[in-house]
Amino acid sequence: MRVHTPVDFGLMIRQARRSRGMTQQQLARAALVGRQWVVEIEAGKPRAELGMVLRTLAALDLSLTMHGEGIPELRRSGDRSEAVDLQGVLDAHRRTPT
Amino acid sequence: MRVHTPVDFGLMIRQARRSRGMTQQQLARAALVGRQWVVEIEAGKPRAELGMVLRTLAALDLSLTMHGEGIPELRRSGDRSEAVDLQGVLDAHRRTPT
DNA sequence: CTCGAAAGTCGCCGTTCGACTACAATCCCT
DNA sequence: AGGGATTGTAGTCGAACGGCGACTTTCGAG
Repeated sequence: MRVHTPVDFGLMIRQARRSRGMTQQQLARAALVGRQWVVEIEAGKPRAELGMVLRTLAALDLSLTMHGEGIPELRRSGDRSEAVDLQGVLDAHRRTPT
Repeated sequence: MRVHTPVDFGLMIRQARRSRGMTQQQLARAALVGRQWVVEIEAGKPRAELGMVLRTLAALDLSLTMHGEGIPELRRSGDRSEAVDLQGVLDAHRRTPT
């Protein structure tokens, strides 16, 4: 899911926290932040500190990926990195499952 | 590319800025931040404000994606959205190309 | 409906932010 | 080597941060 604004961060954090059955208090402890801070971040606080946000994502086991010109793509170890028409492959797979 | 820490943000911002031939001053203006702030962000400042960071990414035409349990995947319009073992499909495709 | 937990709000406090100016250090390009 | 642009640093200042304790409000299981 793409994240453009602080509100996006808030929504995803809340969603992830709930999907893990955590309370704000627990998340706060895990991320080493105050409980009120969690309240504010989930509400989309724009001036929250970057480091805390990242710690919170880590505590929730969420990860971020950056895209754009000049940003190298991720490559997994086993990846042979040929260009692949992903949509095509998926369509083909749906038509004729393995 | 995955981003875990403020330093990661700094590196990617610098890289993207240079790949676009922008000066710190220009980026600062475009992102509505101070030039010194750009210096600090590129150095990995952990307590920078979230909103400013996002504005900076936008100014550089960079985008962020969040991954993890409870976070919906991006969906293209034609996507039928069944669960698919992507790695498996790709492996299969490599073994027996369409 | 009832009661306890979770979530949201308020004010105080020391700390840090980010804009700004000014200056030093580097980097290019000729 | 010279000179302008770019980048990094230092210090000041008002504003906001985030932690904390104390409430109030909302939620959810029985």
